[in-house]
Amino acid sequence: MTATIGGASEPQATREAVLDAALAVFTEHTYGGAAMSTLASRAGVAVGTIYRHFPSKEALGNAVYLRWKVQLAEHLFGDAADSTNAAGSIRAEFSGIWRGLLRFAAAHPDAFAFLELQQHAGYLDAQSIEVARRIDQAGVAFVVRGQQAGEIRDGDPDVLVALVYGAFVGLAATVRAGAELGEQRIQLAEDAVWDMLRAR
Amino acid sequence: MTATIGGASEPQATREAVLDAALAVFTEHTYGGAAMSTLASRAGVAVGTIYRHFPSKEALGNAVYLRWKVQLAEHLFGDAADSTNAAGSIRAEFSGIWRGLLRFAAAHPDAFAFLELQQHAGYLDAQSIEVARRIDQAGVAFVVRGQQAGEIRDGDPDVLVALVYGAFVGLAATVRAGAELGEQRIQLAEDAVWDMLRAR
Amino acid sequence: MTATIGGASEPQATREAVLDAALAVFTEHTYGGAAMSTLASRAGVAVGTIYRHFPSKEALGNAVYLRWKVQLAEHLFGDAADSTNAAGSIRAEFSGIWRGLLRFAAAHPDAFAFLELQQHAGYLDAQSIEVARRIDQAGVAFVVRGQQAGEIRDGDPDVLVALVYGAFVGLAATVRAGAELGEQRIQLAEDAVWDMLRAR
Amino acid sequence: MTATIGGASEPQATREAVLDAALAVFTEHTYGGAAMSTLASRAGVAVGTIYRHFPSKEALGNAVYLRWKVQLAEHLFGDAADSTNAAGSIRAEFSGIWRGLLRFAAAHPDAFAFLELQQHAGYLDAQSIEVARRIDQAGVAFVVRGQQAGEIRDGDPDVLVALVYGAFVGLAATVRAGAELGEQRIQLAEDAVWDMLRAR
DNA sequence: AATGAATGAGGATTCATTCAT
DNA sequence: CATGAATGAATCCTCATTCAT
Repeated sequence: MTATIGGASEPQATREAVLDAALAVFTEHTYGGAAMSTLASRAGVAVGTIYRHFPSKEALGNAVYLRWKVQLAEHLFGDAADSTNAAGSIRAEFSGIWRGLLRFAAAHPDAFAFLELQQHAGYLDAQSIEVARRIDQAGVAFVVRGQQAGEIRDGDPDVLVALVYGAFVGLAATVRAGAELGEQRIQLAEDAVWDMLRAR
Repeated sequence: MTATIGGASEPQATREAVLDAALAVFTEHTYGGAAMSTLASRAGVAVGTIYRHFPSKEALGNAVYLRWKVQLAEHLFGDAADSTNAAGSIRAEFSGIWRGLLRFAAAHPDAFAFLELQQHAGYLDAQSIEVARRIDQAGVAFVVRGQQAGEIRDGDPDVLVALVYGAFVGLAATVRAGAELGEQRIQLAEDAVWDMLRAR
Repeated sequence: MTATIGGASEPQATREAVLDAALAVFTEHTYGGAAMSTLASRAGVAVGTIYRHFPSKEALGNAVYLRWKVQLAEHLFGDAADSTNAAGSIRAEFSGIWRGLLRFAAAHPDAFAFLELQQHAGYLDAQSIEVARRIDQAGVAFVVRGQQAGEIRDGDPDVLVALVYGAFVGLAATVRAGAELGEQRIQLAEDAVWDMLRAR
Repeated sequence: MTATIGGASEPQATREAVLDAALAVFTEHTYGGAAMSTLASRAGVAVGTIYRHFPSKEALGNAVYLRWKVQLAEHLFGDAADSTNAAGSIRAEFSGIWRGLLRFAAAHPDAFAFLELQQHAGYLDAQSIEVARRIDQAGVAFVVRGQQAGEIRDGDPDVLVALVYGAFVGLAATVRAGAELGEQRIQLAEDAVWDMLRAR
């Protein structure tokens, strides 16, 4: 059931299996609607096994949230920022971030849906909330930089970040609902959102 | 408990009380997290009474969803469209829609939050989904009209509608999270979103 | 299932049935060893029904404890004290108390076993502990009165009460274990315990 | 983890550690309320290790019970009987037994509390019950001897033993509940209990 | 012998729904 | 029409026991 390498049991393999199953089941059924037993059988382990790795359903929910929120952050502001920043222009940086979002949402549609399309309010702990806030701040920092460079329109950066990120979530929701997203639509969305952001 | 007029009990008063309580409790606790008993005591009726008016929790959830989704539609495309359409310009019409959203979200924050909480998937019935689709189509129709008039950028109208509505939801979320929205920020958001939409 | 009188359902009947079943099952299996489901089927109700009357197993445990501890107190210091007190002598009063214990333990062997032969420490709340303490104090008060009258030996009344009550519990345990208690043995025990108590 | 002597691991050391931990944890949490894992970590061994030494929790419970019940018996009727019996008088023998009880309860308060916690019924096996019975019989034998010597009151010895042992348990309970037991109170108790026992 | 991850039956509790009054 | 006590399946979590290493 758990992966083994060279005959020795991989210690974290079960934990990973549970985290993966949790993402899938939470996304499909909602955190609140997912039964631990469903989750266990999806992970191929017994219920009790989950509780060896996570003290409670809430802790598991936070672990899943954190794991993917951190990955999303790395996708957006990690290498994307590095390589593109070098290029210099705010527009290019925006493109890096936007495409990073897109890549992340395409590569991990369940994870993105779980992160953005659910009401986590009920069970997220301080650490999870803190990480979410930090990602938001990175977005705000980018907007401020763009404003100082005269390339992003003036006005409350929080509002602009909310509009941009909201637009992306809206787009992702249509994809999840079945829409196909070819290169043309991708370009359309990026251009449109950039026009929402850029200084006239 | 239920309102009476002239001494005779208003038959629909109980139904209204239940719908109001349901909106409040669903928004506060999530549809799945709301117990019928909580809802009943909030409405000031007995649990059994709810079942005289709605055959099931699911039916009640759909009734609440429908009631407000329809109101939202009327806000957006009812009188707003009438009066503003007359004025003619697409930009003015957009402003009417956007301000309509804003007014609705300000007047009924619980209702808007409830409508956008993305965990309806589980229980919405065909009729509810149909109404939601129809609102979306009205948005698409507006975009198409704008494109034909050369005032809205070309490209898949579904994508544009998703971006605009998503942006609004993102904005509303910050308000719900505690942000103040003065006239300046409102104008900023409207201008920005219009720039996302309009033909260059 | 629940008793009815004249066609109207007795409101407290279910509660009583649950309390009775709880006493029986707790005594037989220990508070900790008793499953709520066992208890429910013994009471002839569904599990959920128990929770309409008691918020938790702990609350139910305390309710049973209190109900019988109070009855025991009334048995010991209520009418027994009244009628016997009149007779005046400390010895007669002791007899009243001792016979009260005996009568209670004979009439409600389960209740006595539950009260005295189990470790309640884990779940008793403040009120329950207070009632237990008050009964003990009544015992102490009796001993002090006897000492002032010169009929009970001097020394810490708490120690004497502990010895007497402990002796009774020991006796009750043998009965519970199967011993028969004829009038002869009853008299023997009373005389012996009085000799433990009385001033030489 | 387990004690070693001269570099070789003492085979019984683990077993002893488990028995000690079991006494402590059973007394603190109740047999039923004690988890094997709690017990294991208190003993400083792995759960699986306990099962190398005891086939089941029940077996462990019986082992603890037996170990201490036997020690108690030795305390009461071993050397106490030897040395004191020689002295001859029943009163002196009683004093030996009573002081033996006192010494045992003072030296091993956990063990005494564990032995008297009346929820053993569920898991004690035939051997444990037999040992308990044999101690009781030793008490009965003492009483019979005293009756034959005319120094202990007539009547069913079982009743007298139950009263005496019960009185002691009651006394020990107050100590466990926090009462201090100076020499004065000790003497008071011994005198009182002997007066309960002795022929008038 | 020792380890501790895994197991899964069992326990306390919740809650949508029914129905006798 | 309204009531709310009763129901019992379903939920989260615990824990004695096993077994591969």
